[in-house]
Amino acid sequence: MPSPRPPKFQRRKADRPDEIVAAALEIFAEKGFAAARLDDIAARAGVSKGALYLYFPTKQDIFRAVVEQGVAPNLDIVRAGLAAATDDFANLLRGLMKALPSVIATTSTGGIVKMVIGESRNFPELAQAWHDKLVQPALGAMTGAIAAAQARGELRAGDPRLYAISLVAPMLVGVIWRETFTPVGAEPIDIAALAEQHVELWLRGVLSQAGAAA
Amino acid sequence: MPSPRPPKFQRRKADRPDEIVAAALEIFAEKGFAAARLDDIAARAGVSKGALYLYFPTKQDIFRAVVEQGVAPNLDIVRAGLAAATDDFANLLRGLMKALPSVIATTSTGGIVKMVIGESRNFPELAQAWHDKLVQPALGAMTGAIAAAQARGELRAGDPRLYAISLVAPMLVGVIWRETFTPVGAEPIDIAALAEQHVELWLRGVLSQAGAAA
DNA sequence: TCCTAATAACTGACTGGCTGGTTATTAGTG
DNA sequence: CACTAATAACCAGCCAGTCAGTTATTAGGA
Repeated sequence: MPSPRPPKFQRRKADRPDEIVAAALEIFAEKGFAAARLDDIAARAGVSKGALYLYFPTKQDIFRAVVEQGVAPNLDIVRAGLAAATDDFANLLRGLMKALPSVIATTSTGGIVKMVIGESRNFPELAQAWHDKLVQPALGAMTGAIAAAQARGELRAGDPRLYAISLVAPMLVGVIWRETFTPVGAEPIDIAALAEQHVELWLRGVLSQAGAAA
Repeated sequence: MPSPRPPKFQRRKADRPDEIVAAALEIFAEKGFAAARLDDIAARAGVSKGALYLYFPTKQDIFRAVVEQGVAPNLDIVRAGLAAATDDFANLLRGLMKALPSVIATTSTGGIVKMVIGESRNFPELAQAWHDKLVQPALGAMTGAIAAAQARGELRAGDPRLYAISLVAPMLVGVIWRETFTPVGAEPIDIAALAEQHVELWLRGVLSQAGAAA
């Protein structure tokens, strides 16, 4: 009785690119661009190395695709946050910061952030894409919202862009910490707790007397 | 007329290691570990590739030396800061934060930070060394100082470690920004201004009423 | 429904170039 | 002259990228 030999591979043209990009994201996030081998990516994607070249002309193009795919969902989150920007500022912020940690936990933001930072010299275009498409719009929107709240008298005077940086920096550091130091035995940072405590700290530091009373 | 041909090389055994490490720091900071070629390092150090191996047995050892040389001065700064920790907390902090930006500007902290983050998976020992020798002591000292100030009633309640992170994160982000986004045309962050504004924000957010009155 | 031919997704062995590391040789120094 | 820092040519291994061949899949004919 001839046992029905399972097929050596299956043709799934439509699914391959996404699978490859997903695999590449993991490998790149682990090793960085240069140290990542195409054989590793292919293996994790359950495909041969040759197959990669059916979908992407070069290693750099895979990298590009990974970063772009990493930008998109974050961009949506930013847009969604902006759409709700009519609320009063303090509560808007509390809501935003409450949502953020779960987003960070579920997506692979951390690995991508590490990649963008680590490979920025070798791929300036990617750092630029990230800045232009994601960082600058997000930071700009936050800066604008802060400036508006200052104009309304809710927040005290000061450079709104620097206030925005003061606000988001700890979350970014939390992500980097998780990727860099926690794996080598450092005490983890509870990003949710950090977010909550930091927002209150920030509000106390930036609200004007009028705003604080509200 | 015999033109006085300059010597092909000079023997300067004592100076070479430092020159090599300095060159390696620049190259590693630019390209990351894997993408950095030994020929580049040798060329920048004004030396042949073979000469590298007179002083360091392997590429990783050069990397190690670079990181260690990068740790030492920062560690001294932290220690010096701690020695003065008898002052009252708010002013201690203001002084510390005033000193920090120039330190960041003069040393090549930025490149090293980028390196440690980018290569942490491939060289966990280095991330660990940085954490154990520099980050953890610094953060721990800061946490301790905050906890002490809380005990004295100067600062309000809250997780002192998270407060410490809230305090230093923006400076770290400033450094990363300078290394990652400024080179691709992003608007620079004025780290000194950020430090000053952020410390005041932080103090308003963390000082207790009693502390604020002082 | 079964068989066959045509198509194209996929494989995996191969290669060319690059780079970490070695070593025979040269040349500065005392 | 003896010694050794430093060189530069060299080697070995690794990996991105290639391609000739293999196999799943589909279309069409009987």
